[in-house]
Amino acid sequence: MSEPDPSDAYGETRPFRVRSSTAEWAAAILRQRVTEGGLAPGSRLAEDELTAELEVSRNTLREAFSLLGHERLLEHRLNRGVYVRVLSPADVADIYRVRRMIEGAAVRRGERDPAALAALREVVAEADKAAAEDRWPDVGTADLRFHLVIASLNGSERVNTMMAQLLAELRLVFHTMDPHALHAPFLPLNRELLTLLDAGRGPDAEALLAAYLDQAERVLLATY
Amino acid sequence: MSEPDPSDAYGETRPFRVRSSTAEWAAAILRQRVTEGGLAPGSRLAEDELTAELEVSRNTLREAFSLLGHERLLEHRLNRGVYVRVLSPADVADIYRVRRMIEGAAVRRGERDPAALAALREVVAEADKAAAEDRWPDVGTADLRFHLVIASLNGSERVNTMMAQLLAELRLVFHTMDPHALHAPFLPLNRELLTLLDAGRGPDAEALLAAYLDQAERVLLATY
DNA sequence: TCTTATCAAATTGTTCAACAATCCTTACAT
DNA sequence: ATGTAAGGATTGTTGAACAATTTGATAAGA
Repeated sequence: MSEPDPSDAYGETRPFRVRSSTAEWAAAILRQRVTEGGLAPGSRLAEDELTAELEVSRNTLREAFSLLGHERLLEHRLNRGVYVRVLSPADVADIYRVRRMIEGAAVRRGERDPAALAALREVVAEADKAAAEDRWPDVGTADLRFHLVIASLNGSERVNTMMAQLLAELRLVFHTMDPHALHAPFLPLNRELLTLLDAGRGPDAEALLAAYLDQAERVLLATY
Repeated sequence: MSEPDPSDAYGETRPFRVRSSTAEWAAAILRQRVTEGGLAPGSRLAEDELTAELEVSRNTLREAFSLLGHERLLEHRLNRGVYVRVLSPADVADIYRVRRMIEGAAVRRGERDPAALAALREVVAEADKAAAEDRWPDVGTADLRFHLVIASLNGSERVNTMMAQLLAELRLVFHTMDPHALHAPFLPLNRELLTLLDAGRGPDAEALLAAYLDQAERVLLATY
């Protein structure tokens, strides 16, 4: 009678009484699988399998699907099921278009927010340390956090949300590539960008960032 | 989930065979009521009433709630129900911050997209006509469409979606005000902006737009 | 009178099982 | 090879049931 609890396999036990809903708990597990590559883009998420595995009702699972669908990680096709989103080259180009807009606007003014600059320094140090220890996936997440902080310079809650969503989408592409080749070239650029921001040289930072994002976009599109 | 709604279902009668899901159909009806003022900000949407009125199940209605919640039109309070969103002054300020970023970036380059310019001319004409006939609510929708087209100059599908969502949020505030006082001052500014865009004078257009949005924000915040 | 405690009613949160609608595969016919 | 017609599998929707929480009313006590 000792049936293994599927949730234990992921180190996530389901509390008896949770403040957050069961749907969010299920969504968190699926989100992790998607963003960490356990579920490849394009694969289908069958309701039967997942209700059995996660031990939640179909309704709850479908609510979790809905949550992840709004984060653009899953794609819902009417009467055909739910699939892990597949980013097209056009999607990648669009995402980088938005990034140029958001991060460019954030950087242009050259405003020196002490808290943000401190956060940037911390993230850069974290990335350097991870790189020195060959933990390239960690370098990748540090890189994403760097740009999230950049975006936050806009001082807008909504922009922060948009940016987080964009970066989550990008993860769909990232984990199909070699994290070293993907992130190594950008470590020095992050440092340089930080010094420009520190000096309040907004326009220079914007120009560097634009070149930065163009290059990153080219690297990603080269894999298609 | 995130499926484009053909929004064919505005007659409030459910077609025998629906192409979109029932939840999206219900969401479309509620969305219209909220954005057109039939449901005032702060009012509660009781499940019992709406399941009876729309003749959908509770589960389906709650999925519609979820959709509109993600669009920030409805607000969900745990165990207390769903309410039409009430925008705080901070929300309004945040929305205008994002608008300055999106519309500013769209206009700065001074790129002359013939299709977009034609669309802008058409919308301006529509607004003028509606104003001449004292149909001020129609002037309001034309004004919103004007700025939606402006945003589309960025050439990004995601930006278009963001902008549409921002303007839907703004409607929550708009329809609590006198549409004449709200939109009349901005008719000539729209025309002027159009001529600047026509001449490819990007920076001038950006400056005008920034002043424009600052003024609009002040007008809105003055009502709080 | 005011505060606090308790209870009952109403509403939301969650799950389940059944049925309807749709898609997809297979088999068959042309 | 192409098109068509079952049927089996999967998703869409519903109604009901029960749990948990809020709300409002009532009663008890200071």
